Amino acid sequence: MSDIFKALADPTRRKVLELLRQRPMTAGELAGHFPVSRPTMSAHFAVLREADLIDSLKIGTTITYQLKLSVLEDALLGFAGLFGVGVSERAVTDDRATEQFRKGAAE
Amino acid sequence: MSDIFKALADPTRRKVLELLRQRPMTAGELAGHFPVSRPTMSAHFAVLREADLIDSLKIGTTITYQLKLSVLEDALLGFAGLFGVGVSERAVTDDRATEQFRKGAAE
DNA sequence: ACGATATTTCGATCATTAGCTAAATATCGA
DNA sequence: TCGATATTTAGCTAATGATCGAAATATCGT
Repeated sequence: MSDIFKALADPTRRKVLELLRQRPMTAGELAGHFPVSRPTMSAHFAVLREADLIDSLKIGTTITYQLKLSVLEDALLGFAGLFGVGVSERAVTDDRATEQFRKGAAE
Repeated sequence: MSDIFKALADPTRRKVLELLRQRPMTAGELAGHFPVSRPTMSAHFAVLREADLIDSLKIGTTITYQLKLSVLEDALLGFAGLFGVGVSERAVTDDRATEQFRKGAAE
């Protein structure tokens, strides 16, 4: 739980998650959105992975990251629930990129 | 936004908020629940106040803290909303302690 | 086998944070 | 006014975190 909130405490990491909400993206693609070095972005990815908020899939030299939405949902749901704030999941259907991501992971 | 998630990243502070969900409590009463020094707890209160998650009311030598539930709600709602996770507030009615807190604050 | 590309790991620096003890502040009751 | 009580502020240390440049690793294409 602390791991997740710590991950969310950094604006760069929150923005990464928002970008990944749209579709899986490679490390380089994500890094292009921020004014920090690649090693710094790599460290942010590591924190997100450690919190189990993203999955990674390596194909060739590139690494594609995907948001683990259910983990984020469960954390927010669980915590909000402690305070009597009702949280209802909304069905989130896979998009094409997600399909391809899973296909890639199965290879 | 970062302030709130940073505040939530510490387990002691999350527990303080959970305790305050029940009713307002004094600094000493809250501190009694944790195995750390008073000054350390005072620092935690300062972080929560800075994040606007609690209100403080001083009466005599004691300081009573109260959860600002709406601020916590808005943060969770707002953030979850970015990810298509529906969050619905549940009516939270004031309890007697909260009433008294507000009465005190008006003096 | 080599050079180019994508990403991470290493090693260092600087800022922030959690924790402590001791001291300061403020208020109350005698 | 004095002593006790509640809480914070001050000053310190140790641990953590964000950041960087340089180097390492892995893979691809030629």
